[in-house]
Amino acid sequence: MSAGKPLRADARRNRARVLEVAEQTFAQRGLAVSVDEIAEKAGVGVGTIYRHFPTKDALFGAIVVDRIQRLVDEARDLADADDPGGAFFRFFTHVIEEAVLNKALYEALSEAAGVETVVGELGKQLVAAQGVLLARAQRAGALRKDVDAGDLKALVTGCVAMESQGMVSGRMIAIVCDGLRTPAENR
Amino acid sequence: MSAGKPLRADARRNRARVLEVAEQTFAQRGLAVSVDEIAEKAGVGVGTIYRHFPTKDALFGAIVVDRIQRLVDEARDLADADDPGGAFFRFFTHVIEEAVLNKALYEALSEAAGVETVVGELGKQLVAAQGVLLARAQRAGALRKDVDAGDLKALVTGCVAMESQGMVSGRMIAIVCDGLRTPAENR
DNA sequence: GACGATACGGAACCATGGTTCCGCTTGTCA
DNA sequence: TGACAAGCGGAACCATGGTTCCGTATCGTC
Repeated sequence: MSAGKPLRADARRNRARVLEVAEQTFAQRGLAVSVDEIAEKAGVGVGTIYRHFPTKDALFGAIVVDRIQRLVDEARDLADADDPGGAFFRFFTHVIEEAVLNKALYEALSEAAGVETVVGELGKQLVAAQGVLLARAQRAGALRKDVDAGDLKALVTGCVAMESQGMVSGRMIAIVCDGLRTPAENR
Repeated sequence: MSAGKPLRADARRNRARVLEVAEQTFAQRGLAVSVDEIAEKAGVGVGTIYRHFPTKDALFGAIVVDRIQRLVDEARDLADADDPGGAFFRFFTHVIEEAVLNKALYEALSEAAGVETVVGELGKQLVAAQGVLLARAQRAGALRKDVDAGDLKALVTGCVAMESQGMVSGRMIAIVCDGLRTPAENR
């Protein structure tokens, strides 16, 4: 995929600049930003963007994929941590915090407006890796048993929605985490 | 506001038909539906819609206001219920269920895409009425103390986002409710 | 039935935003 | 330095969707 021929120096420079600007801008305002705006901020013409990325969604995807990859890696690292419960909650919280700060990531995770294709295979990897942490935490008794990997996506989406409204950081996450812990009378 | 002169028979009929169709369609798909589509489904021309409602947002607002009014009324009714905790959770759950079934309502409550003006004064009334239930439940010890009226909006928004993803009804709400209850070691 | 006011339909208008195209510029390599 | 491929800018194109306009149809009244 990355084969082909080496890019010309100016092309490489422009591509990087576009990615940089797009990353910032998408993170702030999500898919709502226009290609024209990105082009202007990056100091290039729209044509240049379209030479490097066949479509707006492709550009968006290129950026998001990188972020998700990092999350997948992190989840895998935590998969054999000493404290399963702690590992789960730490990761869960981190994903949400990331998504709150990065609207692009949020839209990708919540699959808003036909973004699913963008995430694709990697999205499934994230769900799977998260699922491992989940299962371990449940086995350790740190988490209620009636939550599955699919629910996690919903929970993340919801927490992000909460956090981005109630500007006070972390309170909403804390409430949900409390709800997730195994209650005294187990379950 | 409702003064003016009485509408002609056909006008009254058309207005009702438009409201009916718009209510259904907005509920299903939110602001994403186009005025043209509503016109077609209602069997009228776009011009007719614009005679009755100066703008798309006004039509949207007319529908949403009615729903919110009903919620405000309900909250006020519950304000002197016997069981403050139960009243709070019943209302909280109901608002979410309504919003899940009604995308228009959800968008209005979460103030998506400049809808704030649509809700306006009534939105504040809802927040206030909800706040009364909240305070009573807290005083009764049924609810953690560190949640305020503003948070409720965030919580509702988040729960709706959760519920509409994790198709399994009510599980996400239950988790959040558990998180909201006063934990054993009070707080 | 006739006439004025009211309402209607829907083509036309305008703005926004993604995508394409092509004449010009620039990097690279001999 | 000359030549050619690679890359560039941005006007133009197209689709979508809100809003306006106006010639025509319908209602209500005399």
